Amino acid sequence: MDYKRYIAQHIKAEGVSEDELCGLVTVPPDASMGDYALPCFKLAKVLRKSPALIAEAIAKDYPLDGVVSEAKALNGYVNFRIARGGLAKDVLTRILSEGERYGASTMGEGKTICIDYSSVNIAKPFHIGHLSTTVIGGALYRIFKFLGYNTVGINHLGDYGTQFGKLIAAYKRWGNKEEAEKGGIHAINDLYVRFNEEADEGMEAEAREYFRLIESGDREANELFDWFKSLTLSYVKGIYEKLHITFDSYAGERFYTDKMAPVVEELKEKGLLKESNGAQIVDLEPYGMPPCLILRSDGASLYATRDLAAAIYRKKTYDFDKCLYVVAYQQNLHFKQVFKVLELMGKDWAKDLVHVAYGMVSLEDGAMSTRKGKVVWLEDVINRCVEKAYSVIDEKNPTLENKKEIAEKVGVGAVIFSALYNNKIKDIVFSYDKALNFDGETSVYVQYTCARASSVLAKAAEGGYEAAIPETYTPCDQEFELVKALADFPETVKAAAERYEPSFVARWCVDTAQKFNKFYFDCKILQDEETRAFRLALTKATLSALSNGLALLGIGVPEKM
RNA sequence: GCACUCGUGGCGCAAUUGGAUAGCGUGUCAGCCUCCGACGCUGAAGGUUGUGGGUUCGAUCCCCGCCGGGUGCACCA
Repeated sequence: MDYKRYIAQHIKAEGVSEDELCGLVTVPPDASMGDYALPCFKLAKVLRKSPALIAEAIAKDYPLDGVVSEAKALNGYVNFRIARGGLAKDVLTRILSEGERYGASTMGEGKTICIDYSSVNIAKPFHIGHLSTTVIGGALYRIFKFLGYNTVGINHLGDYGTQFGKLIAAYKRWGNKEEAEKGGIHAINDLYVRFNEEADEGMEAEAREYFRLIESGDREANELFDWFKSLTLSYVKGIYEKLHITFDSYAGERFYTDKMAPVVEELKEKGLLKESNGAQIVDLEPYGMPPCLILRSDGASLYATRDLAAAIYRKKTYDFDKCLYVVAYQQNLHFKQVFKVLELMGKDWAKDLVHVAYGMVSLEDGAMSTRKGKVVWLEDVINRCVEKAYSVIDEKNPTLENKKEIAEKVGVGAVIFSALYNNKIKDIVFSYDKALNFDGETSVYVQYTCARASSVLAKAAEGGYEAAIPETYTPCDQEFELVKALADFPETVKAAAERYEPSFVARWCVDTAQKFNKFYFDCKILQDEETRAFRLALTKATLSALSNGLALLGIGVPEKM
């Protein structure tokens, strides 16, 4: 039940619509005040009375029933108390019957949303800086799917540019097949790094020539490139499997090679293209932005050109209602320019393009630099977190079966969670100290809470105790706080989607786990006969809802750990 | 220089987009395992929300100035 709506429906206030009232209803800062509250300050203008008087009047006239048990005026607010038993019964019934679908919705039915995320570069290993786009994008993908949207995950591969000329030049100079196959993508990246260190004029020219050869369809150059590409894809596939990331399309930059000319033509037709210093640009001066470069003075296309072609292609192919670009805020200006150019081209759907910007990752001693070897590889982070998880489990629970499998869930979960817990715009300073610390507000805490709940449920099963929702039951404070947290989940998921913030879901998980642990300590679940069935139902519902929350983030829930 | 962005207890972060007494984690100190899993729980200390104005019944949130950090600003992606 939507309690805000219910309360709004029953408030008597002349000249104020139900929708307005519903929008005003909030949750008080402290549960001791009430469960919901209506601030009356905005009503003062319409009703021409002081907020305090309005609150008094509304509280007095509010029809109490089995749903709302109290309405009290305080400091210009009306505080409402929900009948605990009713809410608890409502929420638990819903969670236990909906199970994995609790929190899901059909609000997105018939709508398509494209999400461009992760977008790896060919021949570049994953480093810690690639984690955010991958797991934020992956979480948004699942969240929107959960809300009923048709979601299209796109890995916009970085597979175009003179860098691949350099790569081939480096490989031809120093590389060989055996080493590359043995060393994989890291060996290939080493060649590229070396090339950048040692390159002189001649080598640069060589690289440009190789890139030209790729472009002109030269067989050897393309075979090498394709080989690098397949090595990269099989490498990232391993990482994606660990992180539970999937894509529906791997159409990268190269895919748009033959789709840019029509875009340039269209820009020309619409009179948007201008020559400037030999290059073709779209002037964005009237919008306070630097020009958007479309063609270099040598006629070659640019990053923006391909993004224009990609957006148009995606609209044509998927007819999206929204298209998200999960890319670091470094590229704020780039996306603003591209979106503006599309708008100037008369694409009314340009408003549906959203740059989901997130913060950057640096190391304690400054920015990462692949060239200087100052880089933290993602697989190393994952491996170390999994090892740490294993050693903790081995120490605290040595007889546990499937220790490896569980350590994997815990360690990988910690890596994912670290990138999803804070608002995405925040910069992150990576350190192994923090990454390997599983205490406090972490996925490990949430998983531990789940394992604890599972354990109680297992014990109950042994004793033949059943979970049930009694007809009448008045939850105590701890039980009720937990119930309210559980009730918040569907709204939390929606808010996360609306604001493209997976952290809302992550924080909900921690908050709910905290409430469960308080409940767990203060209320013995199995002890008393009168409370046992309800408490088991509450435990079961918590485990179920937390599992849904973590699943949206791509994190698994072990039964034991 | 211009644009965007961030600034909240020692440290890392929240605050339902303008609401009530600014919350949580970590760290420090003090407690809690003959009692459902101590990767946990309870308590204490710790704040002029960078700073100065403004708008408002009300500002961590909105506007302006200043200070500090980050990012970006034409042929890389």
